[in-house]
Amino acid sequence: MSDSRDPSDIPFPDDEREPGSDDDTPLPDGLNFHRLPPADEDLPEDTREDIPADLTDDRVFDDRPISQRASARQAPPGDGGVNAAWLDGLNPQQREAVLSTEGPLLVLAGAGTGKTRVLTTRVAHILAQRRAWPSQMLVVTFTNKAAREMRERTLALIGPEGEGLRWFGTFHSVSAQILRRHAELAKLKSGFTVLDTDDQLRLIKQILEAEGIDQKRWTPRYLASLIDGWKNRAIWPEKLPPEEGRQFAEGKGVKLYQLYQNRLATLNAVDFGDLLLHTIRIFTEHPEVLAEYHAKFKYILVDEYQDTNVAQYLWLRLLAQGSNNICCVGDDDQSIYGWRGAEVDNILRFEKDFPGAKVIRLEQNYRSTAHILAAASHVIAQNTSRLGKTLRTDAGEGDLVKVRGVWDGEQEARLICDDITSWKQSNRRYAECAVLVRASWQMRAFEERFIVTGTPYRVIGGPRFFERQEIRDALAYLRLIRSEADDLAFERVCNTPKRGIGDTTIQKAYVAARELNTYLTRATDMMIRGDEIRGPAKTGLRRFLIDMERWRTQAGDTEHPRLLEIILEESGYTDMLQADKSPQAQSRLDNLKELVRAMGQFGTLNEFLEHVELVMDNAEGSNSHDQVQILTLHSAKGLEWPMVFLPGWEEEVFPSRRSLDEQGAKGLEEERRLAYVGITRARERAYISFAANRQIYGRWTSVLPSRFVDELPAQHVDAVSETGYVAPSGGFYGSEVKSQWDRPSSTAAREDSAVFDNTSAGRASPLSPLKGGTAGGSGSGGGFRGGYDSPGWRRAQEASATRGATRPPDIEGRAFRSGDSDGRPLQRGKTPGDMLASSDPAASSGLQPGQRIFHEKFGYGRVTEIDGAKLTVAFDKAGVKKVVESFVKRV
DNA sequence: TTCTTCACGCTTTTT
DNA sequence: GCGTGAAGAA
Repeated sequence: MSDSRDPSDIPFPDDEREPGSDDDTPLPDGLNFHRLPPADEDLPEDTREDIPADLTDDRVFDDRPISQRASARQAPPGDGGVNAAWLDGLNPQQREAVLSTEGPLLVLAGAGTGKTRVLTTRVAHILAQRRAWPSQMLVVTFTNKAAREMRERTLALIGPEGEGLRWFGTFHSVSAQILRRHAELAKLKSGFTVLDTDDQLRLIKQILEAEGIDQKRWTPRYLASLIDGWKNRAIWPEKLPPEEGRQFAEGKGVKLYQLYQNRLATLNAVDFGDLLLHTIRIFTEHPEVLAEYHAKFKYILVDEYQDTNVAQYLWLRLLAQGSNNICCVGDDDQSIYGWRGAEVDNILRFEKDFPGAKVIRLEQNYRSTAHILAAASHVIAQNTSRLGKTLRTDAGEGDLVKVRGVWDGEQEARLICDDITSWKQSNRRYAECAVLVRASWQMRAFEERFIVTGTPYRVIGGPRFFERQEIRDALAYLRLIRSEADDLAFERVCNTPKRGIGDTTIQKAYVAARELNTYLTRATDMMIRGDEIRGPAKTGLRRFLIDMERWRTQAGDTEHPRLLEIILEESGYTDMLQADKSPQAQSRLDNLKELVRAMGQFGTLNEFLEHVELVMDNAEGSNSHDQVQILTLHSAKGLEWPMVFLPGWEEEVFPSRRSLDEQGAKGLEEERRLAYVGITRARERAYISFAANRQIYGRWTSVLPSRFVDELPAQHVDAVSETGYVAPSGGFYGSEVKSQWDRPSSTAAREDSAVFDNTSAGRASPLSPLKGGTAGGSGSGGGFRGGYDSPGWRRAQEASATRGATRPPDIEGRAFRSGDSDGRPLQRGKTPGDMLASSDPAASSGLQPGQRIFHEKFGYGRVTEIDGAKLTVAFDKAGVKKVVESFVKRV
């Protein structure tokens, strides 16, 4: 049995020989597998010393703990044929997708059609059939999370034998693995650093500064996004079309791009885009290297193919030229990352790109009820550039998709929160509910409401663990210990905590470093020996260099988690945070503790840093709590909930105005796909809502319902309006409105009442858009951003005109009303500012003077005075008294 | 060097 | 309306 070892335990490239090579001992099932190659010279010393002498030679190549080795050496499950148990639960299309192992294959997997199941079963099937060793499978995804989950699910099918699935990761992590092996071909050393966005930005800033470019007119961020875009399209500086370069600083774009690349090279660093770019270049310029990988990868599987950019496409195509066994799984209708370079075209063109490709559609949906699926399908059907699918479900009709017109974001949040409360009261869980927003500013209204009502919630997304300031600072210290030449790390921490080293000193250091052709650590060392600098800067710098040197020495004989603790202690970083009384400081300290703990899981400091540079994972994983989830539509992809809320379906919010302005029709289609993604997240219930007025960037803005509301199919929708206004055309304005409010007889009566009274008859007939409110410009708070002559406003006017609609009631309309829909009396005010008072925490949460509160920014305090929307609060921190309008939480 | 003041611009997010 | 980031003042 020892011959059935998976060669994947042996470091590449020695494991590329395939099953069936002629010099092999026959296996029990008659297939030929090759013998192991001789001992590998490249293996790190410590791994070898680890091996007990009595083990047979095959274990020499296994660097896993001994406990895991025995199981890994068993033969794969299955008999080389088809594992019936795996296939039993699959529908015919899924089965075909699993079994069509040879040649290019595109699996068009609609939302909720069991895409991951097909992918994992396919991998397991190929392994069980012994068509390839685990190490000969290349499986690429976009996120580390997806890779991890998919790997786990595959292992659950095939067992520990699949542990050799080493080429199972993101485009970037696989590229990094490849690039480390051939770094010299890209003029890099194999220990190169991978810069993240922040480093990238600082580098660009330095270059702009050096080139004397006005950074107000030409922001580093803009150049970074251009460079990113070029890299997404696999364009090197020398290949950059001149007109592209002209987009930045009067034609200096190309030069700056080149300078940036040069700078990366001298730093022995790459950015994320480079990982793919260098790999592609190596493949094209060194056919022998590409051939190695051709021989290696028998099967290639790609997840979320619709999200690939040009570089990723080229990368895949180069690799797929070998075996031609490439299987891409994706859904053109869920391509929502165009703005970061994804090309829907890649998936639309698949059959052309890979001649002889087979296309299999997965159309059986296992997630949503019929109404939900129908609504989503109807909306997405309005897109023109799509391959087209017809989703089916056996889940039954279920509830209609509920569409709600509301007055403003505050009411929207309140109604949604009420729905969630009754859901919870009917013995369901908070965690089964999700609020999906287009932009993160929309989250605030929900958080405020959830805090007031005590509804547990969790915001998903936000700054990731490794991108937080304190974590990046700590990592910079460690990077500087690893390599004293890491100038970016040096600059980041030399004055954190404050050591009196300011911009001037840093500038001097850079000049000196350039003159001496060395890095900052050495340049500053020279400087403090001379008298170019003096005073606090000199003392601070000297202290910093001495500290660094000491830690570097200690690094040799200290456990690396302990080393970080020492650094944080001795540098004064911990003291700095402890002295900081702001509420974030405590969580920063906690994060650092978490970092120290996480480091313990890695053998060496280097290992840890390598991991961190690529795997920027969100370290918060507390799924155990029963909490409502708040997240953006983008981060909702791949997830699902029984109850899904889709608020803010208003023109210019969703579809996003910028998307339309910048991308036109293409942008609109992408926004519509986002709508499709949103609706299809729901298993049982979907609630869509749009407001008449919304506060955007602190300004009251009159908004129109999203065109996507109009596109919803009437027969699958239950439309209710709190405002007396329902989307004026198409959709549920059509003939067969399946809503209890479709009673033409009462239309006339409501024409007058609806605007001012939404308590009883405030639900309009979808057949008859209501008059009322005032046309556009009359309201003080009305108007689109940019005024009534802005493109946005004109567009909205045109849209209204085509749809024969009147404007929704203005904010004034509401001010005259006597009561709100849920019985809470309105404030007397007439202006939006006064309206704000009604949603103000002081009013709605019943705060009293003397009450203890917690403020997001200022921390704990005590209310001293309440005046309308304004709270005067004495904060514990240094006894500051502040007038607070933004949200406070009662303690 | 650090504190204050004004201007700007403001999706979506991974690696 | 708010936070960031760059320029000016102490």
